Amino acid sequence: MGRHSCCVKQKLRKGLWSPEEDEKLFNYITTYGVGCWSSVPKLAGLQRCGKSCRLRWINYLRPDLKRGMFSQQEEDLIISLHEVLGNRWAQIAAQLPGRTDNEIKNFWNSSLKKKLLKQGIDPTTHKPLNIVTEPQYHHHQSSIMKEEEKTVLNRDSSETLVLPSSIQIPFSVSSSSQGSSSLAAGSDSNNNQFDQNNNNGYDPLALFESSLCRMSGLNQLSSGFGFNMSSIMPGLITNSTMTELSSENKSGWGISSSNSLSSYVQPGGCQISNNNSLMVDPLLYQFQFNGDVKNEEDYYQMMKTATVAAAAGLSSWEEDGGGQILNQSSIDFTATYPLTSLSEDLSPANFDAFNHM
DNA sequence: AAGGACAGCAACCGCCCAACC
DNA sequence: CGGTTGGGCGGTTGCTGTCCT
Repeated sequence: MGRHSCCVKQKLRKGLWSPEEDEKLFNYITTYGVGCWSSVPKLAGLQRCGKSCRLRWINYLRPDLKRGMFSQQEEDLIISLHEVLGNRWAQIAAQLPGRTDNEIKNFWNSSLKKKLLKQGIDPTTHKPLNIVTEPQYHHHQSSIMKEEEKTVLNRDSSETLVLPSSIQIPFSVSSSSQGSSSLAAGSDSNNNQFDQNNNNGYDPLALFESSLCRMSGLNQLSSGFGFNMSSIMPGLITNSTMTELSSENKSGWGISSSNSLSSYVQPGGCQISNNNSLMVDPLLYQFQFNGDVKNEEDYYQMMKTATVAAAAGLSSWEEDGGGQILNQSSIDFTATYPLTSLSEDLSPANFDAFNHM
């Protein structure tokens, strides 16, 4: 196992950085920008390896870093994201502006983990700690399901998918997600405006993408919190190319698409664009499924409904309650959300609470 | 006051992966 | 196509300050 060449050079300094070293690195990077880290020590006059410089810059010297305690909202978001992403600290950090992966990792290990344990929650699984030998029952709307009753669905693609026997969708968002990813103009049931030019909006796609990721049990996330439909329904989605047009155009928490959105392509090949060519988002097609999700079959049916509709390339439809997506670059959510059948967490009341954060 | 235990955090280590040659 | 290199990431270490006995 070869070590990095920069680490074997004995004369390089290690350990804590002195103020003088910080100054040298800061001055160099602010003057010349971030480039080849391996050449930074020599050019900046530092007896450090490039990796050490990079780390120092990213975790400490970067001017856009937020310092100080984590807010309650940040804390909630970290817990929420950890539940979805696990120990993918870099991905978690990407959703918290001004925070580094190292900082979040340390915060998790030193504080949040213990906090959850204290609350009787397993910090790894985010499920209650009480281990019992009897079957676990989870209340889910009107249905009660046995944890043990896991269903294996065989699909025509000959792939097997094991779904969780209950669908629980804990959800929390931070205020930083508001507006930052508003994909379209429109208003919600409370006439709260969200549009492409101001910061009052929120991105319903991000919300459902995240929720669906949780529901899938696969923790399958693609960049910008896109939901990789193809991983759930590979037999039905043929074009599973995720196109990232630019970092500015991705939809998702903390990634702005507000000003320059020209096209948005979902995993699965369906896209929303400004040129009216195709306006299908498979994630939104879940609205078409009005049944109660009581078990895996319902869940599977819902996903199938969403996917088939998306694959059909429909250009518009009406969601339950009157909201609709038209063949233009706006999404109008005037309807109440029919997804209460999925989880209390997605009830209209919680949507309102979310919107007023 | 001394020193042991503990918590918080900065930094390092080792591995992985992509780009390059 | 295999080796090398650099960047990125998660796990871990070890230093430092604080608390407790």
